Amino acid sequence: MCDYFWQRMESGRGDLTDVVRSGSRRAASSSSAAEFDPAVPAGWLLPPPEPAVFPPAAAAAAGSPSGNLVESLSRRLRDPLELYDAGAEGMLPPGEEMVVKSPCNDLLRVLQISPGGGGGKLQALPLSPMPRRPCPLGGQPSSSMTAASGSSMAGSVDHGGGVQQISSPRAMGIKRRKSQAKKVVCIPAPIAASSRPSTGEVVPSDLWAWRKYGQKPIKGSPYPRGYYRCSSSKGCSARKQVERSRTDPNMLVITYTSEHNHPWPTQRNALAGSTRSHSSKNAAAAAAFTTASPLPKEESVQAKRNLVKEEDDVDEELLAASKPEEKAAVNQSTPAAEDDELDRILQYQSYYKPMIPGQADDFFAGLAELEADPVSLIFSKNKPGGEEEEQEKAFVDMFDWGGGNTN
DNA sequence: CGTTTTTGACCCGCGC
DNA sequence: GCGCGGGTCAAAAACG
Repeated sequence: MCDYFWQRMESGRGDLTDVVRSGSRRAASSSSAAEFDPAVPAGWLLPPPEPAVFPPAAAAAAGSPSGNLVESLSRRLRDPLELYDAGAEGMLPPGEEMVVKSPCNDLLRVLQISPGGGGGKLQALPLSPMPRRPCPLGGQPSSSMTAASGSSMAGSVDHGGGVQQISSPRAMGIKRRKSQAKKVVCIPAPIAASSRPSTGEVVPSDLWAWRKYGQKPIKGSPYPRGYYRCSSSKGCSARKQVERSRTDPNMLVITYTSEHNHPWPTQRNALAGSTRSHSSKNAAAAAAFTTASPLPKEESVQAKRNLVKEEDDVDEELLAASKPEEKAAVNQSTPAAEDDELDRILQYQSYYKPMIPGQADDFFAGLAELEADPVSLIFSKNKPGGEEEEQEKAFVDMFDWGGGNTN
């Protein structure tokens, strides 16, 4: 199952927002099933439920010498963030990376920072970054330096998470560059199926809405760097840069600067109106793995949110129907196992609690639901014997989910 | 038509 | 002071 997930990640077909969207829409729409393609299952990011251990297959596939480390730690740790406590610092070669799973089965990339030198510290970064409070384990988990980010980024570690307001980009200009807090995240690079590979990366979504405003070739790197700004709010100064790692072309290096000054977009907001991402000229992979979608002007955003809120009320009913106790009965799992699952989720939330209270509720709800019942999120609620049910069954059979997760 | 993407030009910090 | 390199702007193109 993990193997499949990694294939998905590396083939550029996985997107958390797709998953969440599937969950949100499953009552109202059967379109996801109608568009079902066995080769490209509708949005799937997280692996199906299984013990939160490191995926040795992923480490082995990467040819990483950290495989043994991954294996040994996986026997001891439930949480990669415990690497700190476990004294794992320095266990990875400089610049080496490995991928582990969080208590919530989310995937994290653990980095040995301080490229080319010893004395680095391990950092655990979520593959899908989200706003969070400072990590209780000393420093912010998303703040790091990667070997992949190259010389231009050397020394640009986070300066303590200070958020600087950028009133006028032109006025403030590059003054802010040196002191700008940056957060660097590495994720597996989707395979761009575009017929114009030189025009940039296919960027996985991180639930925020980004608009590309520039692209530049970077000295010393064969890959261009894309510049994105938050499109959810006019006044939002959040930026991100996306470039392919020059040391490992299979990895994307995403650098976040500044912070969002507005609530997290709702699930549907983050996906609403995705226009170009569904371009018929660009590949389906790009559609499934592009940046989070565009939001229109601020005024219409608010109007759209009001509309979305009504739909979310319906979603919450559906979500309530998948609460652990009810799901336990459906899935024949024990209450103890469900408690353990909730513990893991709570632990996860304690690390990644968003800065704006409540704004990630939808996300965590979707994440919990996804973990508990991943397959059902991909398909709409099916009528017995219908075409959708057949597709769901085929999907389950194809990837050997282990059964019991399909309602 | 509204929005995003593309892309050349421009601006500015920094090193020499 | 100059040139390089990175970041941003903005007009045009693309797209649904």
